[in-house]
Amino acid sequence: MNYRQQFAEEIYTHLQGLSKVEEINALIEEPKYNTHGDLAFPCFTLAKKLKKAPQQIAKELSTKIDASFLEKTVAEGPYVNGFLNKQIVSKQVIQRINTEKENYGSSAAGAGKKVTLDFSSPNIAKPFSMGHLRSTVIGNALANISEKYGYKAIRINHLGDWGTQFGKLITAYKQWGSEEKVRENPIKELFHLYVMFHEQAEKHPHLEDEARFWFKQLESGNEEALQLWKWFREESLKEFAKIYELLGIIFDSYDGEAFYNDKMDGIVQELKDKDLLSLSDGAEVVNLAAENMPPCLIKKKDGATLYATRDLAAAVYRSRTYHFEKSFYIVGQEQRLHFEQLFLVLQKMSYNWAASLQHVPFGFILKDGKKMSTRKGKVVLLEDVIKEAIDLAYQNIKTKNPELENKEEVAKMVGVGAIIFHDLKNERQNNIEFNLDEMLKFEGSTGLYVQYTHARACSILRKAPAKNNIAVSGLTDSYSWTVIKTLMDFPNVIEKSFQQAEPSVIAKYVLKLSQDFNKYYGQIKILADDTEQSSRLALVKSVAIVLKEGLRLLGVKAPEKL
RNA sequence: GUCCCAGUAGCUCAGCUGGAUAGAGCAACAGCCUUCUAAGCUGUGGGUCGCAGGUUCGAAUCCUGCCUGGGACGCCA
Repeated sequence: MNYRQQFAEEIYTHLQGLSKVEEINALIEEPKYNTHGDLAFPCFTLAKKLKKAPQQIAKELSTKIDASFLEKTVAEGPYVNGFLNKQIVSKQVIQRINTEKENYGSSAAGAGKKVTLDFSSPNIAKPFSMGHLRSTVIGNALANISEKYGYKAIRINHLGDWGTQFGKLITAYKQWGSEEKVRENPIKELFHLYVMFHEQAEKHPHLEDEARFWFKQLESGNEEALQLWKWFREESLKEFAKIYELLGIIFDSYDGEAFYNDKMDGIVQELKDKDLLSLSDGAEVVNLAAENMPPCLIKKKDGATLYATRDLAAAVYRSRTYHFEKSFYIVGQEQRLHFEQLFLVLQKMSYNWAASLQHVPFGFILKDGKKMSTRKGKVVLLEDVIKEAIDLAYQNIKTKNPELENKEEVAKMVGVGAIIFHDLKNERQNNIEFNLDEMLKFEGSTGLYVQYTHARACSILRKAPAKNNIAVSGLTDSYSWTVIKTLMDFPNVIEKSFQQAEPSVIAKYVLKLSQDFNKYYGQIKILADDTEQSSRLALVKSVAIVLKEGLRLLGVKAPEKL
């Protein structure tokens, strides 16, 4: 089924050991234009070895090559272009997908090994913003992709439930808060207090000291502080649960920063024992000057810990608990330096697994070209956006398909899918300008386009005659061939997206497959009653399987009717 | 000031481990529903690949410098 490899081997047999099979394989490319065939071998590098013109080499090679999976081989300038046998290849591809079904594209590469993924990780007492959405959907997709690649994925929601922010919150609550208001609308009121703190702290700097005091109290187990913290945390978690329910995301662990509270002394002690700590302006740091990096702050001058300390404790704990092969941190690119420091410190602590940690950074969601600031209260709430998307999807369904039975359910799949897909379709490093209209578009390169295509395929399959499965004979027209070639690519796409920790690779793939299929659909009468009907239906079935599976990996549902 | 990321069609982006003629979607214009879901399809127009050098048979892709935008650079996370 790996025709590229077969092509490489075929070429190899005619080169008398001039080049290794792997080297040939690496050179083989897919021609840009389909008039150039399906596989191309450029002869430039051979030209040097043979001291012959590449055009001449291509000519000679093309006449020698002869394999059943190839229809013909043509020399085109310095290239040897191979044309696959459409009949044989399409039959194999269609049969394989219909046999393997949703397991098509799965790999055993990660079998028996674990990956941990740290993602979503919202801050308690702050609303779930658009910024957290990115970490959440990218992380979830990467977890699915890891599983597709054979790994066991462990999804960790490293809640921001500890830190100086709670000192600020407690300070603000004691100053201006009321229990009643918080009970009524927890997140909103807590966030209001948080924003208010920052406003007031600009005028009254002593508030910052008070916040530090309260966080210190919290860390040393002050009962009043602890009670407030617990309450804030519970209320926030209830709100987050709604979002995850809407997005259809589950976690294996909600162990956040507070969970590591009792593991901090151990880490600090360990750093001391390994002689890595030094004092600097009253704070305890790991000096990284030798690595050309600013020092990593471990303890503040008041003795309270910092997030680097907690991340160190978390990494060690996860390594011991899960014995991961790889550990991903899906966190914004602004924390790049932090993770470089973190990984370096772990290396200095002589943990050999430090090399398997990987920061997966992503770009910002910008507002008017600038980063959104939580502290100033400038956030767009994810829940509002999702609700708007679902509502808009519902309106569309009502006008476009009033007959549809389960409109609410489908509207949810479409609305949520639109938001997830919009986030995942571009490279994660890119910054995104927040634009609701853009997110809620239901035409062009969108999640809905893919869902629609899938529903179309399903619709045809429903209308297919209930004949017993007649043997698939393969298809040779150019429209099917384009679809077949894209279908063939799916396993490579999975691998690429895993290797690059890049869900957009899959998003782009399902768009391409949808596009190919829609062109096919527009040209070929699939249900025509002729000898190739069963082959066409098997092709449609293959497309439906792969689209659904591709969307599933991204975290998007694929309704059968739209 | 140092470091990181980005700059490709009017807009949003692919293409970047070097390869043949730089591609999609949106927007604009012109078409296609008595025939499988028109949320679709077909066609037209639209490009100094930020700028300048360099490496190479060959550069949007690699290297250097510069310009522009965003971000990070010790007691926030």
